[in-house]
Amino acid sequence: MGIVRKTRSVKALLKEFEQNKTALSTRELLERLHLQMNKSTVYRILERLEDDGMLHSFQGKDGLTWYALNNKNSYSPSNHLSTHPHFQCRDCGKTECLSISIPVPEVAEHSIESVSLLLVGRCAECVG
Amino acid sequence: MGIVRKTRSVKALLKEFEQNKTALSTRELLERLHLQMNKSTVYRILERLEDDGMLHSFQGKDGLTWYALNNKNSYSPSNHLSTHPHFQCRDCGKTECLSISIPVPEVAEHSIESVSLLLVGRCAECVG
DNA sequence: TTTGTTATTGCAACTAAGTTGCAATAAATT
DNA sequence: AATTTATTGCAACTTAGTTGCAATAACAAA
Repeated sequence: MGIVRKTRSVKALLKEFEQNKTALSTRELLERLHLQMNKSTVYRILERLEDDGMLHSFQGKDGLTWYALNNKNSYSPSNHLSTHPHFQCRDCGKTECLSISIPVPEVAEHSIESVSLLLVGRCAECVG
Repeated sequence: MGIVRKTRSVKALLKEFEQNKTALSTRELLERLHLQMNKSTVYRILERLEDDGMLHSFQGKDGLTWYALNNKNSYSPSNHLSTHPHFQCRDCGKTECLSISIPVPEVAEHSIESVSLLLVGRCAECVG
């Protein structure tokens, strides 16, 4: 059912995303917020914000879960076929959403419902 | 440096892959092999077989790590740009390597070194 | 502005994946 | 058969994420 109440914790968590504009890992979020709220709270809010269509999540290269804001136009709960790819830097770990769209391959005998594409490489800063 | 010795455990683990021909999750492997070897051994052998170019790994939809045999021709250690996509059934969880090749998108200011693409949907059996 | 309802939170205990140090074991080479 | 050293078992650990429950705090209604 998603977010119902705008609690202090919900606001603090959303503020992190608005200030950063990139994807944030649960690890990063827990480090930043552990003084302000309990870790179960962080996980539970992330889950609700995702149900609500405010955030989307994906798995990074080392199995950590990352979250990022959905852009307003694609803001349709439940039916969101979050097809956009993500990039993660192999050196600094920075992770971002890419605004390019990728063609979803057809596979015989399979119905494809979602696609997750992670590009790993080096970001502008780490290429140097 | 990869596998050096063909131990009983290495053989048992490779046999699992040869009998199955699909990808196997670490969870599945541990369940099947825990009577024959210790879990650290499973993890360590998987790591060595991957270094050696015999297996490749990828993250499934729920963050579990999956392994699959490399096909012999693409069997080049270290430089293997494992570009092929994987499919995981949302219902039964079965996971497989797809032999289709996907175009690697260019991203300005980023050097892309590897791509992981996971398609989630329903396999032939679960579509029914 | 107080009161009542119930969503949300904190807490502590738990699960599960994966890692590590070290002593014991077993491939492979002589 | 003896030697070397990669590999294994074990136990203890780390870390991500979950859960049940009692306490708390949004928020709507009075």
